[in-house]
Amino acid sequence: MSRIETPRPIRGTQDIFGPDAEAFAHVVECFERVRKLYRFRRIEMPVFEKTEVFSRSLGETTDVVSKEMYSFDDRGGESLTLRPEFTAGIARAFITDGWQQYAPLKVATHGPLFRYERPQKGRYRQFHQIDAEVIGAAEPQADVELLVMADQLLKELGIADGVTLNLNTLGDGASREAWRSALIAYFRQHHGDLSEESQERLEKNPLRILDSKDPRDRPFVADAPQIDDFLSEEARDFFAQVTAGLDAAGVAWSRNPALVRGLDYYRHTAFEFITDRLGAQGTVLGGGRYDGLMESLGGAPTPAVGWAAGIERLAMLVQGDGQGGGELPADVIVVVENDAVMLDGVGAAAQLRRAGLSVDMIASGSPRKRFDKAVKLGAKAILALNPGDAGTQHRLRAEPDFAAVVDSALAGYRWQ
RNA sequence: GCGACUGUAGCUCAGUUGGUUAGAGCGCCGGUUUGUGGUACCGGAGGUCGCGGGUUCGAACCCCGUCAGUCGCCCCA
Repeated sequence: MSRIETPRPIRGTQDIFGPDAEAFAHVVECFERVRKLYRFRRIEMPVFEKTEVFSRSLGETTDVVSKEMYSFDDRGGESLTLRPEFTAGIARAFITDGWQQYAPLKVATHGPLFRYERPQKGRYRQFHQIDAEVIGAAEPQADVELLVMADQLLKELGIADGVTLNLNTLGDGASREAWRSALIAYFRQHHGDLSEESQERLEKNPLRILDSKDPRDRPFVADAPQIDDFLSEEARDFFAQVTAGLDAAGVAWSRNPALVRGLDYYRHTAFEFITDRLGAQGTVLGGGRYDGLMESLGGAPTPAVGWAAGIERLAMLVQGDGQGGGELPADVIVVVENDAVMLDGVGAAAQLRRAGLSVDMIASGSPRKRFDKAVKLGAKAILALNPGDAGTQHRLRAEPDFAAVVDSALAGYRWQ
């Protein structure tokens, strides 16, 4: 007999079950509710796109495109990629589907994303995000609205404690480029004293030195040129309006001049809500303004801003707080203590459910142990069924108030 | 791609310096007890000790390799 080897799950995928699954659903439900309060319109997007959608938008420069996307050729020989983010696909749809007519357009979505990375805490190859974007709005009020929405979401999820909104500006294109050049010149002077990783970054992605975790880099980061010294008048004013809007809306924020984005299309506002409770993967929600993206996809210049947040990470925090997301006990558990009254179990459960009560039925295993099983499940009410001389006997155990609810739900049921 | 740690029953884990037939709790199945009842007891099923090689009279245990998981680094759209 040859043994059948059970296929293992793919690295970095997860089968979400039990309290984890409830917390996950809770996060999505909360997001759906809040996004409606801010009048963001729901969209559904394809899970895969032509590879160019992502490679063009990401610029083909970094490891990101070459090593960290799930790409494959379809039967026609065309390279396709499982979406590693929402933004590029939404930008593509904005262009190809004529959504310009709705600008400024506020949209929201959620679903799975795929990145070919080594899994670690709160980081998977298939993961899930909620996402919100405002496309075609150049005003700082769009940034503010997104941030206020994010803040409200985290508060309604009950996880805002220990979470800080880190805020920065990258300036407009010219500011950003001037700052970048100054940073390179500065770090070149200290090249030999930087960590090995940062010496690498100096060539490939100098802005990233600013958020290096290596203590050797810290003194140089502290004295590095600040974006503020390179901001144009317009960029400075834009950022001031964003912070003023946050203050007006009562959203706490913290300036973090080391918060950067590696990709060139980011302009002005960049932000991350960061928690101190998730180890190395502390960013819980992040985003920024990407005014340069639409052009890289061949569209007309279109200002846009958005954010995304990992559902798994939010769900972990929700559970850590011991609230929202637990599996709720049943309203009623119907216990068929003798198989002779099985059909009344089926019938009573159906009637109770039609009356809007959540019901589980226990009708298997040792009859004598069925009641104890029900007790252990901790329902609000237990309805035990047994055969009697005058037909099925039913006994209800519940608090008096809830017993009345169950009784009225059962009213009119014809026991066999 | 790199590093550290961990792989024993469905789950959580013991397992002595390398020594007979690998254990417990929980869960599951059956039975006895109780009988408006969350009790107690008895029994049962369930294990390629991640996999492959090596050392040894003898390996869950020591060595090498490999695979998987966890966490961290790199990267982070």
